[in-house]
Amino acid sequence: MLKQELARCLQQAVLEAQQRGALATAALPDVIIEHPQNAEHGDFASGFPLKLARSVRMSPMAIAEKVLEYIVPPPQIDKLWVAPPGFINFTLREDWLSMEVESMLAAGESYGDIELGKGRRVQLEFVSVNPTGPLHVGHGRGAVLGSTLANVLTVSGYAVEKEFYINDMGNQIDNFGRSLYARYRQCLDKEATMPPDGYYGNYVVDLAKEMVQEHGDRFLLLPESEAASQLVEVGITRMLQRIKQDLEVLNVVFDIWFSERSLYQGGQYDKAMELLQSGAYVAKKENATWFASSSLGEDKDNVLVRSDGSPTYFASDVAYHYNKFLERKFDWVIDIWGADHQGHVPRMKAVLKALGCDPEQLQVILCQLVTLRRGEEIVKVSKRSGDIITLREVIDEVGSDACRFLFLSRSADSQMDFDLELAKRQSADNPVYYVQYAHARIASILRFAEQQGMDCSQGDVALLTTEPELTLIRRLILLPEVIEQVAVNLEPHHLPYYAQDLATVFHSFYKQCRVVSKDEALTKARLKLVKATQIALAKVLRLMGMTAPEKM
RNA sequence: GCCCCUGUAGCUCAGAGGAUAGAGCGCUGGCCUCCGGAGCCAGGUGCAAGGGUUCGAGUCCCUUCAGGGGCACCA
Repeated sequence: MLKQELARCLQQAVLEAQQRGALATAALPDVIIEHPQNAEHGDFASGFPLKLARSVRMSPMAIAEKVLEYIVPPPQIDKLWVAPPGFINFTLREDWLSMEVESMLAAGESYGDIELGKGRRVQLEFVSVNPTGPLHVGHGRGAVLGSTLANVLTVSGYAVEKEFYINDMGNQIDNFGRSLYARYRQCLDKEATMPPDGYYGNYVVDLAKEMVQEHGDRFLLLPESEAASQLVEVGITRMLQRIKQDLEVLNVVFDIWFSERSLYQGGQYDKAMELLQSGAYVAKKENATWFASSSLGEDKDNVLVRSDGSPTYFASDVAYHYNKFLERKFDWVIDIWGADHQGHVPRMKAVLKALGCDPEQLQVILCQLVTLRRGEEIVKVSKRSGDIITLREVIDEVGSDACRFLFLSRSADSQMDFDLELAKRQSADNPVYYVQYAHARIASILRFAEQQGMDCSQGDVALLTTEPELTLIRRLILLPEVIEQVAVNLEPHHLPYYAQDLATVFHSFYKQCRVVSKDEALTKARLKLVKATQIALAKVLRLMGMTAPEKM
């Protein structure tokens, strides 16, 4: 990328200057190239002379002037100059900018792809809810975040696998089974009491009714625990189907659905525990088995196996991450969790150390919680209370594209109010549609041009020289940088902002520059620019998992 | 009590230690004989408070205040 090239070129110039004795030798700070906010300061700028001033005992301006003499700028650069208090600024050649339109057209759908991952295998695990109820709006946020990151990492050259971890065993499953059994009995007019911490949502009642319809009263003949465990099997299957469907409506699709139970059936759990034991990270205390994480710098130890012999969720997660790293050998694993799992992160990092892995290979994105509200009223989303609003209802009300855009527009570490009223009210006049409208408008221009018999294949992009045209191109060439930024920092929220910005610049260009006109040569050139814009807009929309409509 | 996240415009939020802090919504006023007016142009108020580091802090560090989350033999 040009940015990196400029950084290298500056470093080279400093070295050169130092070798010739024009500058005192000193450790060079990281040369950071940035885009100045003010267009008068050029397309790129670096303030490194300001950082170097102290160590080489010269004024920043003098350093900048000296270094400037040794810079051999890449051919894309038009001008470079020194600006107080010690910046070096660069502008791009305008003929190079317009030629970039051709490379975008040539790249087509692959425009913006970068070679960052070099084929490294990365696993993204997200959503991973208990299959004991429908998804709510908070899960939607993680789902959108995860699927968008997966898209971006894929075009950044990683081999990505998206995985949903199914917690299909443990206390919550037992609880779900008992709740289902109680509802089942109640449906058959038998006396039953719900577990006090049971699942009180109406969907459990509906599920029980289905069970009665399909199986009659045959579960009444079984002992309670047996009946509950049979019922819960069906319950899990149904819930997973529903979860899967809801996610598909949100355009979230997984490669692998990984069952927690399989860790025990496949021997992964035993192997992981042996490994911990062999490293002496396991201790028996008060009849339970503990992970001695305090020996790894944690504040306290954690229970792996309860005194009743059942493994904790944490033990499963140890086995699961053993599987991810040592069996499946992912180079990089990204887990997306809700902020309420925050305390789990250091534990898991300690587990990686104990398993002999580099904790850096595991990256956990903590997604702050979502509060759903309707105007002033806060809507409950707890699965166990009765009155829940499901993710599906929100999607049906607001639309999948708008949901995705809204979820993506906030960084993962800021908590979020999702206001149904606002989301719907804005739906007509909303950044989501603003961006899509730009895409549809382009499609319309291209249709119109086609009707006029215009073929732009011979267009000469060198004719693109006016300010609105060049401004548009300057935005278009930012796409690879945005993708890189999202991939490196795992921050997909830059995508909607870029998309909106690009749409704004396009709309402004459209207002100022008539595309299809009597000037045939200019028309063909501008059609190329418009097509390139469509490519970039479609790309960002696709990365965000949204549709890029031809008409609205 | 300890730990994590957050505090930027009336509201919802962006902001790679850099030059004059931005967008959307809302509000006010302009703009279609013409490729889509779901659009364009113009208008203004703000970094929670206080210290520190730095040539330079919304950004890094400390303290205080405020909101959210965590600190289970739950997941």
